[in-house]
Amino acid sequence: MSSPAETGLAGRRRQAAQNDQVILDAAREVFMADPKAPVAAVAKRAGVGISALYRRYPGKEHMLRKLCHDGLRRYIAEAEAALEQPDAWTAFAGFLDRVVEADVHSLTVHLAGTFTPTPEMFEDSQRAARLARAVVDRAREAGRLRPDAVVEDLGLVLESCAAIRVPDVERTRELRRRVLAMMVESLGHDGGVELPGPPPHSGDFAWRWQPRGSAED
Amino acid sequence: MSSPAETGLAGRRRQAAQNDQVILDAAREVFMADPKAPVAAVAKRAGVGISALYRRYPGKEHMLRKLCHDGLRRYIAEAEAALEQPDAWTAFAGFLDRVVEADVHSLTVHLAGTFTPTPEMFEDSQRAARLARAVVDRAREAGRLRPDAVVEDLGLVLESCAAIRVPDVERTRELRRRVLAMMVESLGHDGGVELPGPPPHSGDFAWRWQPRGSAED
DNA sequence: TTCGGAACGGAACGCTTTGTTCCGTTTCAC
DNA sequence: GTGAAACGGAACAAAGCGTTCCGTTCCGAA
Repeated sequence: MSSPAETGLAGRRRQAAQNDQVILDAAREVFMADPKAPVAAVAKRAGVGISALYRRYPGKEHMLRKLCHDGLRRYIAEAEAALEQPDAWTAFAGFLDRVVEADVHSLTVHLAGTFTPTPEMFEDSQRAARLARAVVDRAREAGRLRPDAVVEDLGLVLESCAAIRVPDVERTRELRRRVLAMMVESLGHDGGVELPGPPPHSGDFAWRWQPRGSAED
Repeated sequence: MSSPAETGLAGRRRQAAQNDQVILDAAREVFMADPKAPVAAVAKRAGVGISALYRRYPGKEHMLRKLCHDGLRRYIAEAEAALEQPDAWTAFAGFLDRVVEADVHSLTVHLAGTFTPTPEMFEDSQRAARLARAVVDRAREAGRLRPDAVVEDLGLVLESCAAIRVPDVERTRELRRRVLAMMVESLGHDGGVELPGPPPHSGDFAWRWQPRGSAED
């Protein structure tokens, strides 16, 4: 418990502390690729037995909750970091870059519905929305964001990038960067025609956090 | 068989002919929403029993194959129609519009891997790739497409649009139009910075048509 | 060296889901 | 009136999965 990675633990106790991280990483990789992956897949990826997982988490749902919450916190951290940036547009674009890079979207949105969220997660999600709005507003007020773009367009952008997935991880990163570049360019360039349709609103994405989403993956 | 919808069939025979279409539509809707949906869900959506499905298709895999092949044919038809268009850029943008509108991408790519493709489908997929290249090349030669865009960027665009999905069908259409507008604008506007990373190549998407894709949804 | 227990691997269990089959029933054409 | 096409849906068997449980290994204190 008490910072076991730092203290010079040896032997079995140390390996257990290492496994904490190994298992967490494996869970992230596996569940990011397929939110409905079996628990056994995580154990296999981590190179451990199933009992090593159940020693650390009461059940599958707790693992998913933890991963999702971690992703949400990462999102918040990146947004806060962006608000520290002096240049509004660099902050905006960089924020999206880092969120896409960390694949936070898969960690949060795609895992939603596979577990019942905690009140704390709900608060954090609201906090995240508030911060994102601040990042977007700042870019708009700086005159760098096209006027017809709204905060919820971030959801569209992130969803689009998260959809890009090929077997090779590094290749996936490159292709996502390309897609993100296209959309950011469009969001920044205020020329051409207006973006079509009613812009997205928060309700468009709220359904993911409903208690029971049935047939969706 | 012999054009039963045209001949004035009545009674049971006629209802059966109607059910052909009803079942096909239901299957498309259900499997587009979730490629791994159970067969019973299709029957329920169509308002028929399970036996009505198995009378028409030898098994689930045949349904998926038919839906996928239909989508591929639709793609080919839209590409051919685009090549008839006099204006190269209108053809390019309109092609993407219609392919996204018909949700062909979900019908083909997202269903791939859930069945073993036939040789005929392989040929058609090559034909589709050839036609898409023609549409893109024409737009580029007309000077309307940014030079650093490649044919395979279509895959990125379609994947991005297909990823947008909310419970309401019409809303999904609107939001996809918005995303598509962003990306098309970026593809058409040759200003700003160059698109990052090595551009996608055909191999990046070929894996979907491999015999056995394991952990993916 | 001994020994208690922490950590672990993985088989086993029970439950759910799902593709497919089968049978009794309805309905039309002849 | 009768045979067959079409159908609805229960029934069945196989597979997948979360969770538990038991025997084993190995560290660390005595």
